[in-house]
Amino acid sequence: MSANPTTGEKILLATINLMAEKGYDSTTTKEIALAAGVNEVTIFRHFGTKEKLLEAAFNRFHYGNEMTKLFNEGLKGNLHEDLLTLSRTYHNIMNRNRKLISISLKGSSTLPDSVLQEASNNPKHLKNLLAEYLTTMSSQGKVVTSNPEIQALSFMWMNFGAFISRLNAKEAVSEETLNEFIEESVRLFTKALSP
Amino acid sequence: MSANPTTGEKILLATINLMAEKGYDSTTTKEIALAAGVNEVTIFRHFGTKEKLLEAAFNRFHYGNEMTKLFNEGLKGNLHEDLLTLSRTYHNIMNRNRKLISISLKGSSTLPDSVLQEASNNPKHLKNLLAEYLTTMSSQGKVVTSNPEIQALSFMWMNFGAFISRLNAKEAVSEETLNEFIEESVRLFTKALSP
DNA sequence: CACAAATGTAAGCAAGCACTTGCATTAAAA
DNA sequence: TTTTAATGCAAGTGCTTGCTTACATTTGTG
Repeated sequence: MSANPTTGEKILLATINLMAEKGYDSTTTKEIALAAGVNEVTIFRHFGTKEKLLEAAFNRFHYGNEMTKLFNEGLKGNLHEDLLTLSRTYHNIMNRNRKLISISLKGSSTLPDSVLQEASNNPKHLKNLLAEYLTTMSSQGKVVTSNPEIQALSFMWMNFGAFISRLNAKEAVSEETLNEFIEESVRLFTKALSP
Repeated sequence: MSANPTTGEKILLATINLMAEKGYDSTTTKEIALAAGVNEVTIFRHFGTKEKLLEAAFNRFHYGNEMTKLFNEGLKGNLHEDLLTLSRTYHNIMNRNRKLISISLKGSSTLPDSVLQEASNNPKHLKNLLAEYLTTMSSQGKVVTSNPEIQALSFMWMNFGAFISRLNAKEAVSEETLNEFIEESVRLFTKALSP
């Protein structure tokens, strides 16, 4: 089915770029072929159907569990520093995968299930890890003891909202604004969560 | 072009419901006609084109400047109470219009511009009003003096993220969880913003 | 060179799309 | 009752879609 990896990769990249802009349904195989500098038939010879094409693109470029690793290794027990690290890492990961996320957010009637779950699971995972972290910190007297689940949710949703806003904004929200936001919002949460 | 309002409304409602689920491109005029209990031609006799149909749906059901009114009248100068009112009203409005918002978020290659701007302008408007409010409160010594723009942005993005998460979640996030979130997050921000 | 695998080219198919046309039917207004 | 406007129905148009087939061309490998 595939021998020349370069051709396959070109197709996958073009797929991701186009679908991130226009969504799955509105992106045609003809467009993809044109963007990839490849004949349309080649796409079908490589991937069979349009659906399998998107699945291949997801499998190829999907980010692993980077956040989990971060929680296991990167945190030091200092609330302000840790929130900062979390926020920065989160936006890094999300930004690196923003096109895949954009595709799954736009959705479609015929989108593969594996792709669709992406969007909804995204914020939940981090929330659980953060809630555990806050519980631990609270038992050490480093954080107010109240509602770690909802506190984690608030922090998560704030960063998720920031990401989505940047994703859909016409005039790009500058990198600098993002950094300002991260620093100020972490400062806010640190003050709010400190005992 | 239109005489029987009931027929037109049925079409508009069916349009919104279907497009909120499947997006603009993937929703066919035949489906809309079926859902509205109307012949397909009737749609075109009423609205001309599919594009004008969606525009009409937006114009008919679009929420006015409810948030602006809220800022001019509903706030009392008590930080905690005001943030609570803001958050609650925001989620009310967003939830009431969640289908229209869903359509504009999904986007399309041929979506009317007027519709597209909806999604990106949405968070910005409230941010500006909230920033002004914080500035005023700060000059009265009721709020820390630092960066009202970014503080407002953080609050906005948090609520926006919460809304989007609920919008796309498979298992509905319960009304109760939302209320818990609103109360706890407002408490967090109140503490963080108090001098 | 010779052979095979990967790609290009051209043509087309069946289905679905938005949208149109012509005519019959209903029903409300005059 | 006559007229008029709104709708239904059936058929069809032109276009695009994902996908296929058959054959020619390139490209890398022994």
